[in-house]
Amino acid sequence: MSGTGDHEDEQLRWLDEQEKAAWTGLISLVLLLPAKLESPLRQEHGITLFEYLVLSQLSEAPQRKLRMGELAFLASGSLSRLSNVVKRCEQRGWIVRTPDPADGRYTLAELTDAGFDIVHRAAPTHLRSVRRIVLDSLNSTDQKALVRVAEKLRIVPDGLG
Amino acid sequence: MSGTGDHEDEQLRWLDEQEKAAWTGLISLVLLLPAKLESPLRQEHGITLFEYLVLSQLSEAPQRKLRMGELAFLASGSLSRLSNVVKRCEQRGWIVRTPDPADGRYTLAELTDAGFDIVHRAAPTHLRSVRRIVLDSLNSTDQKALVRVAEKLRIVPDGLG
DNA sequence: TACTATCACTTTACGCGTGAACTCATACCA
DNA sequence: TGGTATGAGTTCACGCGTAAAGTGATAGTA
Repeated sequence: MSGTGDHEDEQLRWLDEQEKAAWTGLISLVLLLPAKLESPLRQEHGITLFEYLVLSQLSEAPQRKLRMGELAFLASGSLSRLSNVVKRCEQRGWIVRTPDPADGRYTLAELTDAGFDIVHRAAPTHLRSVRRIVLDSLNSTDQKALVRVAEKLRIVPDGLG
Repeated sequence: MSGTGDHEDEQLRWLDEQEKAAWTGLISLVLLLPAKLESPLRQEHGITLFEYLVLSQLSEAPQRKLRMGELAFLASGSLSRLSNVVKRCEQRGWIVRTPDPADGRYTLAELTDAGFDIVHRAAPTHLRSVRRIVLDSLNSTDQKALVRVAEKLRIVPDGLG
């Protein structure tokens, strides 16, 4: 069958000018944005971007509680990464973990009051960064395009999805 | 002056639905893409994504030579990060560093033949990933939008720009 | 009831990135 | 000529992320 060969050829076709531009733009974005967004959170509140996302997702969840796996998905991280981060947050008194009474294989992460406090304090910092670094420069068309692209790529954390 | 206050208010306005969707999409992208793109390079060639970008930029430069600062900019990394990576590449025989004869403050990084070899071998792997994970899912409009967004955000490595 | 498979995490060793402090070379200026 | 400032790059200690192996609970099966 020649289909496989053609498929390989197609995948190895070199990038044309527009493809290369799109690729270059995307890679500089994904390599540089996280650090820019994290810096203010670190300076002002001593937390990482991923920690903020984890705490923030919990704060918006029903009863401020989520299973680890779902939290990992929502915060765009692997389960392993989340486990380490939640351990550190637990040591700082922001999260407590309990086995899910409905099924002992699951673990529930729950935000404490102290955890809620720090999200509450860090949120304005984060919001300012997001506007200043990202949203202020983008019009409605750009924003819609971003949503579309993210949906089309639909990237999912390591063992999940 | 009330201008500053208004500016603060504006920055702290909560995200509307579309802004939040754009933001969510972007963050999952920047958090998850690097790992997806790096994995094949690591498995098949034992190099990181950033190492590939560094070697690749050098391979396309005149005389396969660039100043560290410019290389950092082109590879979307900080000078510190680049310095560490170039040191490791030098130990593996892929890059050599020499002071710029024109101005001793600059350092020139030059790709060796062995360095060129590994870029050459890794390029198809990388190209396949880029197509499979990113470009295959995007049409021309999406690609143009990405270019536009990246240009508007114009994010630049740490001490540079 | 046991035995195996699967699933949801958790742990650990290792490597990488970061920011701060440092080195060294050139530019500027008295 | 000296003396300071600037700018490029390097180094180091520290903390985080990763993959792989490990744990412990439930589901499936004989």
